[in-house]
Amino acid sequence: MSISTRRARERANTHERIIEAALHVLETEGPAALTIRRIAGDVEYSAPVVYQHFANKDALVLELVAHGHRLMLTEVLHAVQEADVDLRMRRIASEYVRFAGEHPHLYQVMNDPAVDTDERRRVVEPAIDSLKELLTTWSAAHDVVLADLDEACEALWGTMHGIASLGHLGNDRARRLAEHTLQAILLGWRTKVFANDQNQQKEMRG
Amino acid sequence: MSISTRRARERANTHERIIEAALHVLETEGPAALTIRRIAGDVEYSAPVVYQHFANKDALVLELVAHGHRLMLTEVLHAVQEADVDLRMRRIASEYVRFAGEHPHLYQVMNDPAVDTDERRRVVEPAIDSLKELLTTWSAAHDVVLADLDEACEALWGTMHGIASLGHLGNDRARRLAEHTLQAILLGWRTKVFANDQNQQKEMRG
DNA sequence: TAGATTTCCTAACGTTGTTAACCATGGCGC
DNA sequence: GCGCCATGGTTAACAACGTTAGGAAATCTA
Repeated sequence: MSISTRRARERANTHERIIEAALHVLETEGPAALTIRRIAGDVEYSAPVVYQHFANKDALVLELVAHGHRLMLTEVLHAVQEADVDLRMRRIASEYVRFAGEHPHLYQVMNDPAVDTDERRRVVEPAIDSLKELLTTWSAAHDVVLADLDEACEALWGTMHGIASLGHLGNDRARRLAEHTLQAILLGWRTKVFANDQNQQKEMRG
Repeated sequence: MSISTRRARERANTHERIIEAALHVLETEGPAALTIRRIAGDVEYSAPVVYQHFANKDALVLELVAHGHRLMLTEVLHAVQEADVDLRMRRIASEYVRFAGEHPHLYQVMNDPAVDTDERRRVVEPAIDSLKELLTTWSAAHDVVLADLDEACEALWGTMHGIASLGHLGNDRARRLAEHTLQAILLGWRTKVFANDQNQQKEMRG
Protein backbone atom coordinates (compact mmCIF):
# COMPACT_ATOMS: atom_id res chain seq x y z
CA MET A 1 0.00 0.00 0.00
CA SER A 2 2.99 2.31 -0.23
CA ILE A 3 1.78 3.43 -3.61
CA SER A 4 -1.54 4.79 -2.39
CA THR A 5 0.19 6.64 0.41
CA ARG A 6 2.54 8.19 -2.12
CA ARG A 7 -0.47 9.23 -4.15
CA ALA A 8 -2.09 10.75 -1.10
CA ARG A 9 1.15 12.54 -0.29
CA GLU A 10 1.43 13.97 -3.78
CA ARG A 11 -2.19 14.97 -3.64
CA ALA A 12 -1.78 16.73 -0.34
CA ASN A 13 1.33 18.36 -1.70
CA THR A 14 -0.33 19.96 -4.72
CA HIS A 15 -3.23 20.93 -2.45
CA GLU A 16 -0.76 22.85 -0.35
CA ARG A 17 0.98 24.33 -3.36
CA ILE A 18 -2.31 25.60 -4.73
CA ILE A 19 -3.07 27.33 -1.46
CA GLU A 20 0.38 28.86 -1.30
CA ALA A 21 0.13 30.09 -4.88
CA ALA A 22 -3.31 31.56 -4.21
CA LEU A 23 -2.03 33.26 -1.08
CA HIS A 24 0.90 34.70 -2.98
CA VAL A 25 -1.27 36.07 -5.76
CA LEU A 26 -3.73 37.52 -3.27
CA GLU A 27 -1.11 39.28 -1.17
CA THR A 28 0.95 40.61 -4.06
CA GLU A 29 -1.76 41.57 -6.56
CA GLY A 30 -5.00 41.82 -4.63
CA PRO A 31 -8.34 40.01 -4.76
CA ALA A 32 -9.08 41.02 -8.36
CA ALA A 33 -6.14 38.95 -9.60
CA LEU A 34 -7.22 35.90 -7.64
CA THR A 35 -8.66 33.85 -10.49
CA ILE A 36 -8.76 30.08 -10.89
CA ARG A 37 -6.84 30.11 -14.17
CA ARG A 38 -4.18 32.37 -12.69
CA ILE A 39 -3.65 30.15 -9.67
CA ALA A 40 -3.61 27.00 -11.81
CA GLY A 41 -1.06 28.61 -14.10
CA ASP A 42 1.19 29.50 -11.19
CA VAL A 43 1.35 25.88 -10.09
CA GLU A 44 1.76 24.84 -13.76
CA TYR A 45 -1.55 23.07 -14.09
CA SER A 46 -4.66 23.69 -16.11
CA ALA A 47 -7.69 25.24 -14.45
CA PRO A 48 -9.84 22.14 -13.86
CA VAL A 49 -7.18 20.55 -11.65
CA VAL A 50 -8.06 23.06 -8.97
CA TYR A 51 -11.53 21.53 -8.80
CA GLN A 52 -10.03 18.16 -7.82
CA HIS A 53 -8.84 19.81 -4.64
CA PHE A 54 -11.57 22.36 -3.91
CA ALA A 55 -15.30 22.13 -4.52
CA ASN A 56 -15.35 25.66 -5.90
CA LYS A 57 -13.66 29.00 -5.58
CA ASP A 58 -15.51 29.87 -2.41
CA ALA A 59 -14.10 26.78 -0.71
CA LEU A 60 -10.61 27.80 -1.76
CA VAL A 61 -10.85 31.34 -0.45
CA LEU A 62 -12.40 29.96 2.73
CA GLU A 63 -9.19 28.00 3.24
CA LEU A 64 -7.26 31.20 2.61
CA VAL A 65 -9.35 32.91 5.25
CA ALA A 66 -8.71 30.10 7.72
CA HIS A 67 -5.00 30.22 6.95
CA GLY A 68 -4.99 33.96 7.44
CA HIS A 69 -6.62 33.72 10.84
CA ARG A 70 -4.24 31.01 12.01
CA LEU A 71 -1.36 33.14 10.83
CA MET A 72 -2.67 36.26 12.53
CA LEU A 73 -3.36 34.46 15.80
CA THR A 74 0.09 32.88 16.02
CA GLU A 75 1.85 36.08 15.00
CA VAL A 76 -0.03 38.17 17.51
CA LEU A 77 0.37 35.69 20.36
CA HIS A 78 4.02 35.14 19.54
CA ALA A 79 4.86 38.81 19.31
CA VAL A 80 3.55 39.63 22.76
CA GLN A 81 4.42 37.86 25.97
CA GLU A 82 3.88 40.35 28.70
CA ALA A 83 3.20 39.96 32.37
CA ASP A 84 1.00 43.01 32.93
CA VAL A 85 -2.51 42.31 31.66
CA ASP A 86 -3.28 45.84 30.52
CA LEU A 87 0.00 46.15 28.68
CA ARG A 88 -0.61 42.76 27.09
CA MET A 89 -4.00 43.82 25.80
CA ARG A 90 -2.58 47.04 24.47
CA ARG A 91 0.17 45.24 22.61
CA ILE A 92 -2.26 42.68 21.26
CA ALA A 93 -4.45 45.43 19.86
CA SER A 94 -1.37 46.99 18.34
CA GLU A 95 -0.25 43.72 16.78
CA TYR A 96 -3.72 43.09 15.43
CA VAL A 97 -3.82 46.28 13.41
CA ARG A 98 -0.18 45.81 12.43
CA PHE A 99 -1.10 42.48 10.85
CA ALA A 100 -4.04 44.08 9.08
CA GLY A 101 -1.78 46.81 7.75
CA GLU A 102 0.93 44.45 6.58
CA HIS A 103 -1.45 42.02 4.87
CA PRO A 104 -4.14 44.37 3.58
CA HIS A 105 -5.52 42.10 0.86
CA LEU A 106 -5.50 39.00 3.00
CA TYR A 107 -7.13 40.91 5.84
CA GLN A 108 -9.70 42.18 3.38
CA VAL A 109 -10.89 38.74 2.32
CA MET A 110 -10.64 37.53 5.92
CA ASN A 111 -13.40 40.01 6.72
CA ASP A 112 -15.23 40.04 3.40
CA PRO A 113 -18.97 39.84 4.11
CA ALA A 114 -19.30 37.91 0.84
CA VAL A 115 -17.76 34.79 2.35
CA ASP A 116 -20.32 32.75 4.22
CA THR A 117 -20.96 34.26 7.63
CA ASP A 118 -21.26 30.97 9.51
CA GLU A 119 -18.04 29.58 8.08
CA ARG A 120 -16.24 32.79 8.86
CA ARG A 121 -17.44 32.73 12.43
CA ARG A 122 -16.31 29.11 12.78
CA VAL A 123 -12.85 30.05 11.58
CA VAL A 124 -12.44 33.06 13.88
CA GLU A 125 -13.59 31.15 16.93
CA PRO A 126 -10.12 30.20 18.27
CA ALA A 127 -9.03 33.82 18.21
CA ILE A 128 -12.25 34.88 19.90
CA ASP A 129 -11.76 32.27 22.60
CA SER A 130 -8.24 33.48 23.16
CA LEU A 131 -9.47 37.03 23.55
CA LYS A 132 -12.23 35.90 25.87
CA GLU A 133 -9.70 34.17 28.09
CA LEU A 134 -7.51 37.23 28.21
CA LEU A 135 -10.49 39.39 29.01
CA THR A 136 -11.54 37.24 31.97
CA THR A 137 -8.08 37.43 33.53
CA TRP A 138 -8.21 41.18 32.98
CA SER A 139 -11.56 41.56 34.67
CA ALA A 140 -10.38 39.35 37.54
CA ALA A 141 -7.23 41.42 37.94
CA HIS A 142 -9.25 44.58 38.36
CA ASP A 143 -12.24 43.22 40.29
CA VAL A 144 -14.45 44.27 37.41
CA VAL A 145 -17.50 42.17 36.64
CA LEU A 146 -18.50 42.35 32.98
CA ALA A 147 -22.25 42.05 32.65
CA ASP A 148 -21.84 39.98 29.49
CA LEU A 149 -18.42 38.56 28.64
CA ASP A 150 -19.40 37.72 25.07
CA GLU A 151 -20.62 41.22 24.40
CA ALA A 152 -17.53 42.78 25.92
CA CYS A 153 -15.44 40.53 23.72
CA GLU A 154 -17.35 41.46 20.60
CA ALA A 155 -17.04 45.11 21.49
CA LEU A 156 -13.25 44.83 21.62
CA TRP A 157 -13.04 42.71 18.52
CA GLY A 158 -15.35 44.96 16.55
CA THR A 159 -13.50 48.06 17.66
CA MET A 160 -10.12 46.70 16.60
CA HIS A 161 -11.54 45.60 13.28
CA GLY A 162 -13.16 48.95 12.72
CA ILE A 163 -9.93 50.81 13.31
CA ALA A 164 -7.94 48.32 11.26
CA SER A 165 -10.31 48.66 8.33
CA LEU A 166 -10.22 52.44 8.34
CA GLY A 167 -7.80 52.31 5.45
CA HIS A 168 -6.01 55.64 5.12
CA LEU A 169 -3.87 56.71 8.11
CA GLY A 170 -0.61 54.78 8.17
CA ASN A 171 0.23 51.74 10.17
CA ASP A 172 1.89 53.54 13.06
CA ARG A 173 -0.94 55.97 13.59
CA ALA A 174 -3.48 53.17 13.32
CA ARG A 175 -1.59 51.18 15.97
CA ARG A 176 -1.44 54.12 18.34
CA LEU A 177 -5.10 54.82 17.74
CA ALA A 178 -6.01 51.21 18.47
CA GLU A 179 -3.99 51.23 21.68
CA HIS A 180 -5.55 54.48 22.84
CA THR A 181 -9.08 53.40 22.02
CA LEU A 182 -8.65 50.05 23.70
CA GLN A 183 -7.29 51.76 26.77
CA ALA A 184 -10.20 54.17 26.78
CA ILE A 185 -12.69 51.31 26.62
CA LEU A 186 -11.01 49.41 29.42
CA LEU A 187 -10.85 52.55 31.51
CA GLY A 188 -14.52 53.08 30.81
CA TRP A 189 -15.37 49.54 31.87
CA ARG A 190 -13.52 50.00 35.12
CA THR A 191 -15.88 52.87 35.77
CA LYS A 192 -18.68 50.32 35.50
CA VAL A 193 -20.52 51.24 32.34
CA PHE A 194 -21.73 47.67 32.15
CA ALA A 195 -23.00 47.73 35.72
CA ASN A 196 -25.98 49.61 34.27
CA ASP A 197 -25.74 51.94 37.20
CA GLN A 198 -27.57 54.92 35.72
CA ASN A 199 -27.04 57.03 38.82
CA GLN A 200 -23.30 56.83 38.61
CA GLN A 201 -23.39 57.68 34.92
CA LYS A 202 -25.63 60.66 35.57
CA GLU A 203 -23.32 61.79 38.29
CA MET A 204 -20.31 61.68 35.99
CA ARG A 205 -22.17 63.28 33.14
CA GLY A 206 -23.24 66.34 35.13
CA MET B 1 -34.42 75.80 -26.80
CA SER B 2 -37.28 74.16 -24.88
CA ILE B 3 -36.57 71.00 -26.75
CA SER B 4 -33.04 70.58 -25.46
CA THR B 5 -34.19 71.21 -21.90
CA ARG B 6 -36.82 68.55 -22.32
CA ARG B 7 -34.12 66.19 -23.56
CA ALA B 8 -31.95 67.02 -20.57
CA ARG B 9 -34.90 66.48 -18.26
CA GLU B 10 -35.64 63.09 -19.74
CA ARG B 11 -32.01 62.21 -19.54
CA ALA B 12 -31.78 63.16 -15.87
CA ASN B 13 -34.96 61.26 -15.29
CA THR B 14 -33.71 57.94 -16.62
CA HIS B 15 -30.43 58.56 -14.79
CA GLU B 16 -32.42 58.74 -11.59
CA ARG B 17 -34.54 55.72 -12.51
CA ILE B 18 -31.42 53.65 -13.12
CA ILE B 19 -30.07 54.54 -9.70
CA GLU B 20 -33.34 53.75 -8.03
CA ALA B 21 -33.59 50.41 -9.81
CA ALA B 22 -30.01 49.56 -8.87
CA LEU B 23 -30.67 50.51 -5.27
CA HIS B 24 -33.79 48.37 -5.21
CA VAL B 25 -32.01 45.35 -6.63
CA LEU B 26 -29.12 45.80 -4.23
CA GLU B 27 -31.26 46.09 -1.14
CA THR B 28 -33.67 43.31 -1.97
CA GLU B 29 -31.36 40.74 -3.56
CA GLY B 30 -27.84 41.62 -2.51
CA PRO B 31 -24.68 42.65 -4.34
CA ALA B 32 -24.45 39.42 -6.35
CA ALA B 33 -27.67 40.30 -8.19
CA LEU B 34 -26.47 43.80 -9.00
CA THR B 35 -25.64 43.27 -12.66
CA ILE B 36 -25.81 45.76 -15.51
CA ARG B 37 -28.23 43.68 -17.56
CA ARG B 38 -30.48 43.18 -14.57
CA ILE B 39 -30.62 46.89 -13.82
CA ALA B 40 -31.21 47.74 -17.47
CA GLY B 41 -33.99 45.19 -17.64
CA ASP B 42 -35.68 46.65 -14.57
CA VAL B 43 -35.89 50.08 -16.22
CA GLU B 44 -36.95 48.39 -19.49
CA TYR B 45 -33.84 49.25 -21.46
CA SER B 46 -31.07 47.21 -22.98
CA ALA B 47 -27.74 47.01 -21.20
CA PRO B 48 -25.68 49.54 -23.21
CA VAL B 49 -27.93 52.49 -22.31
CA VAL B 50 -26.58 52.28 -18.80
CA TYR B 51 -23.21 53.30 -20.24
CA GLN B 52 -24.74 56.51 -21.60
CA HIS B 53 -25.30 57.54 -18.00
CA PHE B 54 -22.35 55.99 -16.15
CA ALA B 55 -18.80 55.48 -17.33
CA ASN B 56 -18.75 51.97 -15.95
CA LYS B 57 -20.19 49.83 -13.18
CA ASP B 58 -17.80 51.23 -10.59
CA ALA B 59 -19.11 54.73 -11.24
CA LEU B 60 -22.66 53.50 -10.77
CA VAL B 61 -21.99 51.76 -7.47
CA LEU B 62 -20.06 54.83 -6.36
CA GLU B 63 -23.24 56.82 -6.82
CA LEU B 64 -25.07 54.17 -4.82
CA VAL B 65 -22.48 54.56 -2.08
CA ALA B 66 -22.90 58.34 -2.10
CA HIS B 67 -26.67 57.97 -2.01
CA GLY B 68 -26.38 55.55 0.88
CA HIS B 69 -24.26 57.91 2.90
CA ARG B 70 -26.57 60.84 2.29
CA LEU B 71 -29.49 58.67 3.33
CA MET B 72 -27.74 57.46 6.45
CA LEU B 73 -26.67 60.94 7.50
CA THR B 74 -30.12 62.47 7.12
CA GLU B 75 -31.84 59.52 8.81
CA VAL B 76 -29.46 59.58 11.74
CA LEU B 77 -29.57 63.35 12.19
CA HIS B 78 -33.33 63.44 11.79
CA ALA B 79 -33.96 60.61 14.23
CA VAL B 80 -32.09 62.28 17.04
CA GLN B 81 -32.57 65.77 18.30
CA GLU B 82 -31.45 65.75 21.86
CA ALA B 83 -30.26 68.49 24.17
CA ASP B 84 -27.81 66.50 26.29
CA VAL B 85 -24.59 65.93 24.35
CA ASP B 86 -23.80 62.53 25.81
CA LEU B 87 -27.29 61.25 25.17
CA ARG B 88 -27.13 62.64 21.66
CA MET B 89 -23.93 60.76 20.92
CA ARG B 90 -25.37 57.59 22.35
CA ARG B 91 -28.46 57.84 20.23
CA ILE B 92 -26.43 58.64 17.15
CA ALA B 93 -24.31 55.55 17.66
CA SER B 94 -27.49 53.57 18.10
CA GLU B 95 -29.03 54.98 14.95
CA TYR B 96 -25.86 54.31 13.00
CA VAL B 97 -25.90 50.59 13.67
CA ARG B 98 -29.67 50.52 13.23
CA PHE B 99 -29.20 51.83 9.71
CA ALA B 100 -26.48 49.28 9.06
CA GLY B 101 -28.75 46.52 10.29
CA GLU B 102 -31.75 47.65 8.28
CA HIS B 103 -29.82 48.12 5.04
CA PRO B 104 -27.24 45.34 5.27
CA HIS B 105 -26.44 45.10 1.57
CA LEU B 106 -26.30 48.82 1.02
CA TYR B 107 -24.13 49.23 4.09
CA GLN B 108 -21.90 46.46 2.79
CA VAL B 109 -21.09 48.20 -0.49
CA MET B 110 -20.87 51.53 1.33
CA ASN B 111 -17.87 50.09 3.17
CA ASP B 112 -16.59 47.72 0.51
CA PRO B 113 -12.78 48.10 0.30
CA ALA B 114 -13.10 47.26 -3.40
CA VAL B 115 -14.55 50.68 -4.18
CA ASP B 116 -11.87 53.26 -4.60
CA THR B 117 -10.62 54.43 -1.22
CA ASP B 118 -10.21 58.09 -2.14
CA GLU B 119 -13.67 58.36 -3.63
CA ARG B 120 -15.16 56.63 -0.62
CA ARG B 121 -13.43 59.03 1.74
CA ARG B 122 -14.67 61.99 -0.28
CA VAL B 123 -18.21 60.72 0.02
CA VAL B 124 -18.11 60.09 3.75
CA GLU B 125 -16.60 63.49 4.50
CA PRO B 126 -19.86 65.30 5.36
CA ALA B 127 -20.74 62.68 7.92
CA ILE B 128 -17.23 62.83 9.36
CA ASP B 129 -17.45 66.60 9.61
CA SER B 130 -20.77 66.32 11.37
CA LEU B 131 -19.29 63.90 13.86
CA LYS B 132 -16.29 66.13 14.36
CA GLU B 133 -18.53 69.05 15.17
CA LEU B 134 -20.50 67.02 17.67
CA LEU B 135 -17.31 65.80 19.25
CA THR B 136 -15.95 69.30 19.76
CA THR B 137 -19.10 70.43 21.54
CA TRP B 138 -18.85 67.30 23.68
CA SER B 139 -15.26 67.96 24.63
CA ALA B 140 -16.08 71.59 25.36
CA ALA B 141 -19.03 70.57 27.54
CA HIS B 142 -16.79 68.38 29.67
CA ASP B 143 -13.63 70.50 29.70
CA VAL B 144 -11.82 67.65 27.99
CA VAL B 145 -9.06 68.49 25.54
CA LEU B 146 -8.63 65.82 22.89
CA ALA B 147 -4.99 65.59 21.85
CA ASP B 148 -6.02 64.98 18.25
CA LEU B 149 -9.59 65.65 17.20
CA ASP B 150 -9.22 63.82 13.91
CA GLU B 151 -7.92 60.72 15.59
CA ALA B 152 -10.63 60.79 18.21
CA CYS B 153 -13.17 61.09 15.44
CA GLU B 154 -11.72 58.17 13.53
CA ALA B 155 -11.67 56.11 16.69
CA LEU B 156 -15.39 56.63 17.18
CA TRP B 157 -16.21 56.11 13.55
CA GLY B 158 -14.12 52.98 13.29
CA THR B 159 -15.58 51.57 16.46
CA MET B 160 -19.15 52.07 15.30
CA HIS B 161 -18.35 50.54 11.94
CA GLY B 162 -16.63 47.58 13.56
CA ILE B 163 -19.60 46.83 15.75
CA ALA B 164 -22.03 47.39 12.90
CA SER B 165 -20.14 45.01 10.64
CA LEU B 166 -20.00 42.24 13.21
CA GLY B 167 -22.86 40.54 11.41
CA HIS B 168 -24.47 37.98 13.72
CA LEU B 169 -26.05 39.36 16.94
CA GLY B 170 -29.38 41.02 16.19
CA ASN B 171 -30.07 44.66 15.69
CA ASP B 172 -31.15 45.40 19.24
CA ARG B 173 -28.11 43.78 20.82
CA ALA B 174 -25.82 45.52 18.35
CA ARG B 175 -27.39 48.87 19.19
CA ARG B 176 -26.99 48.31 22.90
CA LEU B 177 -23.43 47.17 22.39
CA ALA B 178 -22.64 50.25 20.35
CA GLU B 179 -24.13 52.54 22.98
CA HIS B 180 -22.22 50.86 25.76
CA THR B 181 -18.93 50.87 23.91
CA LEU B 182 -19.29 54.48 22.92
CA GLN B 183 -20.06 55.38 26.49
CA ALA B 184 -17.04 53.45 27.69
CA ILE B 185 -14.77 55.29 25.26
CA LEU B 186 -16.13 58.68 26.25
CA LEU B 187 -15.78 57.79 29.89
CA GLY B 188 -12.22 56.71 29.21
CA TRP B 189 -11.45 59.96 27.44
CA ARG B 190 -12.76 61.95 30.36
CA THR B 191 -10.14 60.13 32.40
CA LYS B 192 -7.59 61.63 30.06
CA VAL B 193 -6.19 58.71 28.12
CA PHE B 194 -5.29 61.16 25.37
CA ALA B 195 -3.50 63.46 27.79
CA ASN B 196 -0.69 60.96 27.55
CA ASP B 197 -0.28 61.26 31.28
CA GLN B 198 1.45 57.97 31.94
CA ASN B 199 1.50 58.59 35.69
CA GLN B 200 -2.23 58.80 35.96
CA GLN B 201 -2.66 55.67 33.86
CA LYS B 202 -0.15 53.80 36.01
CA GLU B 203 -1.97 54.94 39.10
CA MET B 204 -5.28 53.60 37.80
CA ARG B 205 -3.75 50.40 36.55
CA GLY B 206 -2.15 49.48 39.85
C1' DT C 1 0.23 -7.85 -21.78
C1' DA C 2 -4.83 -6.45 -21.25
C1' DG C 3 -7.97 -4.05 -18.52
C1' DA C 4 -9.06 -0.62 -15.14
C1' DT C 5 -8.13 3.59 -12.73
C1' DT C 6 -6.34 7.76 -11.97
C1' DT C 7 -4.70 12.28 -13.70
C1' DC C 8 -4.66 15.77 -16.58
C1' DC C 9 -6.03 18.68 -20.68
C1' DT C 10 -8.86 20.66 -24.30
C1' DA C 11 -13.20 22.41 -25.35
C1' DA C 12 -17.19 24.17 -24.19
C1' DC C 13 -21.27 26.55 -21.63
C1' DG C 14 -23.34 30.31 -19.33
C1' DT C 15 -22.71 34.83 -17.35
C1' DT C 16 -20.22 38.89 -16.40
C1' DG C 17 -18.62 43.94 -17.93
C1' DT C 18 -17.98 46.48 -22.02
C1' DT C 19 -17.76 48.09 -26.96
C1' DA C 20 -18.83 48.37 -31.94
C1' DA C 21 -21.97 48.57 -35.60
C1' DC C 22 -26.24 49.41 -37.04
C1' DC C 23 -31.24 51.06 -37.20
C1' DA C 24 -34.91 54.24 -36.49
C1' DT C 25 -37.19 58.13 -34.98
C1' DG C 26 -37.76 62.78 -34.70
C1' DG C 27 -36.24 67.81 -35.09
C1' DC C 28 -34.13 71.07 -38.73
C1' DG C 29 -33.25 73.72 -43.09
C1' DC C 30 -34.94 74.30 -47.68
C1' DG D 1 -43.66 68.84 -47.32
C1' DC D 2 -39.09 66.56 -48.19
C1' DG D 3 -34.47 65.16 -47.27
C1' DC D 4 -30.65 65.34 -43.80
C1' DC D 5 -28.61 64.50 -39.63
C1' DA D 6 -28.06 63.73 -34.84
C1' DT D 7 -29.67 61.36 -31.08
C1' DG D 8 -31.17 57.28 -28.60
C1' DG D 9 -31.94 52.69 -28.89
C1' DT D 10 -30.97 47.74 -30.14
C1' DT D 11 -28.50 43.55 -31.47
C1' DA D 12 -24.21 41.23 -31.73
C1' DA D 13 -19.96 40.51 -30.32
C1' DC D 14 -15.44 40.28 -27.35
C1' DA D 15 -12.67 38.98 -23.51
C1' DA D 16 -12.50 37.00 -19.07
C1' DC D 17 -14.67 34.67 -15.44
C1' DG D 18 -16.32 30.17 -12.79
C1' DT D 19 -17.40 25.65 -13.88
C1' DT D 20 -18.34 21.03 -16.24
C1' DA D 21 -18.09 17.30 -19.76
C1' DG D 22 -15.40 14.19 -22.47
C1' DG D 23 -11.40 12.28 -23.97
C1' DA D 24 -6.32 11.23 -24.02
C1' DA D 25 -2.52 9.58 -21.65
C1' DA D 26 -0.12 7.78 -18.08
C1' DT D 27 -0.07 4.51 -14.37
C1' DC D 28 -1.34 0.78 -11.51
C1' DT D 29 -3.45 -4.17 -11.23
C1' DA D 30 -4.02 -8.74 -12.56
